[in-house]
Amino acid sequence: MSLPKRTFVRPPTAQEAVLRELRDAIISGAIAPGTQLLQEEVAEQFGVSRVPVREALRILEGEGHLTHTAQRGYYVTALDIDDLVEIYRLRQLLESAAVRHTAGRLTEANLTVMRELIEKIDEAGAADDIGGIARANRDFHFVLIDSPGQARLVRLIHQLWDVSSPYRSHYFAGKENRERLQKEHRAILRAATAGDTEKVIELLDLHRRNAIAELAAALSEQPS
Amino acid sequence: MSLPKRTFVRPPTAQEAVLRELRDAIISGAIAPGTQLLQEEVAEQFGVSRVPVREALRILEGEGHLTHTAQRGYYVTALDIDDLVEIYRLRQLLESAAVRHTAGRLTEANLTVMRELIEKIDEAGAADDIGGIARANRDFHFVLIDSPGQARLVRLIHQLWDVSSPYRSHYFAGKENRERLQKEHRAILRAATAGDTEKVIELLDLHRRNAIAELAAALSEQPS
DNA sequence: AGTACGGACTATGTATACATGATACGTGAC
DNA sequence: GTCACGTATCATGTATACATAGTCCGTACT
Repeated sequence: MSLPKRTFVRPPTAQEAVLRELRDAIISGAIAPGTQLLQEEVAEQFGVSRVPVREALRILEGEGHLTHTAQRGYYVTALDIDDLVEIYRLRQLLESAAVRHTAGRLTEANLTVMRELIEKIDEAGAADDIGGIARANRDFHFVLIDSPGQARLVRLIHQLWDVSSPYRSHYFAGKENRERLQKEHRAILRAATAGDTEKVIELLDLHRRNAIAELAAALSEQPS
Repeated sequence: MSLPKRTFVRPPTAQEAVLRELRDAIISGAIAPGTQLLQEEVAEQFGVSRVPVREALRILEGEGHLTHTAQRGYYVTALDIDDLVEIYRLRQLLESAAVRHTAGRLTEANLTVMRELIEKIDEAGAADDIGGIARANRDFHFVLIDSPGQARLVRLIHQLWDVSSPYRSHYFAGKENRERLQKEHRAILRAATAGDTEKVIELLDLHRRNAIAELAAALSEQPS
């Protein structure tokens, strides 16, 4: 049983397919916050009936991506500044704990991956590939966060990243933002390489504060 | 428009009704962890079709109460010791932050409520009303946790309480446990009344450590 | 005897059809 | 002209019916 290794994802259940696609669309910002999702439209778009669509919508609601009112429908969750601030505060709390648990166990391989991801961000930036930046950036951070024995914690952090993701994309669009971002990433990598966990945490705090400051500024300009 | 005030909860949508009932049953431990839930059985039990049942199940899955595998069905989530330890660790992290935000703003009314809830626990204890203890205990703690401006944080903490709830019930069954619990509650109330936030947090940490130690002991006896 | 194949059964997944509740617009009365 | 009521329309909520995947058990073959 050794076929050529290939990532083979057979079309899962229809719910799951719809779920993935919709989640991607929301996280990437392709569907703007505040948009109403009509079950029938979504169903037609994916060529399935409304039943699997409804279940996917429920899951997305649970994840915080959608807001639902009975008999009123689903809307892509729109966040205000206060929400974003709370999310970043929670991230600070949870990520600090996660990093404190993980950073001591970083392998040489982990560090190499981080180095490569920094380059990937540069490349994606040069190509103006916002989605690519977002993915590489996320991967970079989760090298520091993800470690066995704290699956729940990691999952919570993932969700916080997800719900704030559509707003973060704006951040990556600005060239000055990207430059500062990368400068900070390199500093974080240096501290991680040196094994200075508390320094890493401190730099991450700064990293987040800079980001939320930008987000707040951007959001107050066009209060949707 | 002033009819006699009555808590009028008209039967909401079927999904929601099923959702509430099932969630209660799981949280209270009426449905044991590990149990498989068959869609048809649940549907029949509530007198609805499988469609609203499926949606309720999906939501419960998102909340962590159920575990789902495609084509295999839903099972009430069973936790092992490691899970419980992680949950309590997360509670410590999140509740400390929440209390730090709330404790300074406690009103006289809040303190009175806490005092009454301690008595309520005593009464429920005398009547061997485990469910009553659980509810009053939970309310007591959330007086210290719930305050405006941190809705997300509070929601996360609620979920952590919920998923570990069926296991906590065992804890309330032991008389020695209840006595220690109340002693700790009174100490917490005293510190809160004195306005000593850090002391409150410290006592809560101890409170949790005692609980998880008992839970771990109980769980290792009958590893399900 | 052990294993492998195949078929029947069961529960889940999906589609279609119907019911119900909500919103919007128009009409009438004050 | 404004407000209130009623009705039409549409999206959501629910039920029934069908399709499909997974499991279990029996049989046949090695």
